[in-house]
Amino acid sequence: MTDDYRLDDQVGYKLRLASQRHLEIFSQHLSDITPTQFSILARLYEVGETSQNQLGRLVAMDAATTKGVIARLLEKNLVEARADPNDARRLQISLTETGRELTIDAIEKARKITEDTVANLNGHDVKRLLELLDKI
Amino acid sequence: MTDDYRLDDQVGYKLRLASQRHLEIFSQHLSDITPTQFSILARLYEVGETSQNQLGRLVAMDAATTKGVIARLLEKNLVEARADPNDARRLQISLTETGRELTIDAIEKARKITEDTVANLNGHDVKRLLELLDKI
DNA sequence: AAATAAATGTTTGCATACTAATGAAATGCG
DNA sequence: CGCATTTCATTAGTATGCAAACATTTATTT
Repeated sequence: MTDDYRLDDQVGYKLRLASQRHLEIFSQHLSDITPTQFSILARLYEVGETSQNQLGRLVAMDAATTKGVIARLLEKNLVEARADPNDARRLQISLTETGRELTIDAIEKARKITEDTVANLNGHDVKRLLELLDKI
Repeated sequence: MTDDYRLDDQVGYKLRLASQRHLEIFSQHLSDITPTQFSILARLYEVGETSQNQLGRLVAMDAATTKGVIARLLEKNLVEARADPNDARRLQISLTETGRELTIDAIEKARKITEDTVANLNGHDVKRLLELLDKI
């Protein structure tokens, strides 16, 4: 009995579509960085210098994923890394001056991104959506 | 003024977390294929033989992305491709017997996946969530 | 009808993100 | 101390996504 299964009504499928739409809006406003990279930057701006792993944890990213994202941010000269003198395993990550400026600017643009993404929803709906996503 | 920006409250960020959670659940139940691959299979099962591009459109996927997904399904021998006799550009895609069997099985497992994903939500909430995601 | 333009289908190459497995350094406990 | 465990980072391999290129078909113009 597979007749009653409707792909279009599945949470996973709709999540993908919504993410896709969000990504499109994001890149319209911020073409230099990706949402993933932005979340690292925003968090780093918020908490200051942190170890790579710790930073990843703060944005719910796997250590390996974090490594890759940081590598790209290093290439763009938005963050810098230095060895932790107290713990040879750790790599301390911080924003460069360029990175700090870009992040401040990006945060303002990110407000518009969120706004555009939920343009079809009223204030109450947005709140509700966030709550529901949280429960997943 | 960037003090009042909270990454954790942004739709995009929460969408990523929810997708992440869903992906985890998905791979627990269906480790052989990815959600993307599943959506292609499910749609193909639903509509029967179709051209590669058309199929991609039916699951809201870029033509290039579709190509990649189909390539992996071909390798796994779940779908097969043949040239369209009426249009030399087109590649007709259909399920193999193995693919059909796997898809039927996967659809049943997908019900559980959806169920697990929204385990913390009641029926009304799920409906509401789908509606809200739709509006994005 | 031939020539040209426009649209459609597919493919290639490259960037990003994610996972599993590995290695190196620090911590805790007998 | 010495060994097991935990933590941090990295490497290698896979999947998804986009931009650009190429081929074929359809539409338009002359």
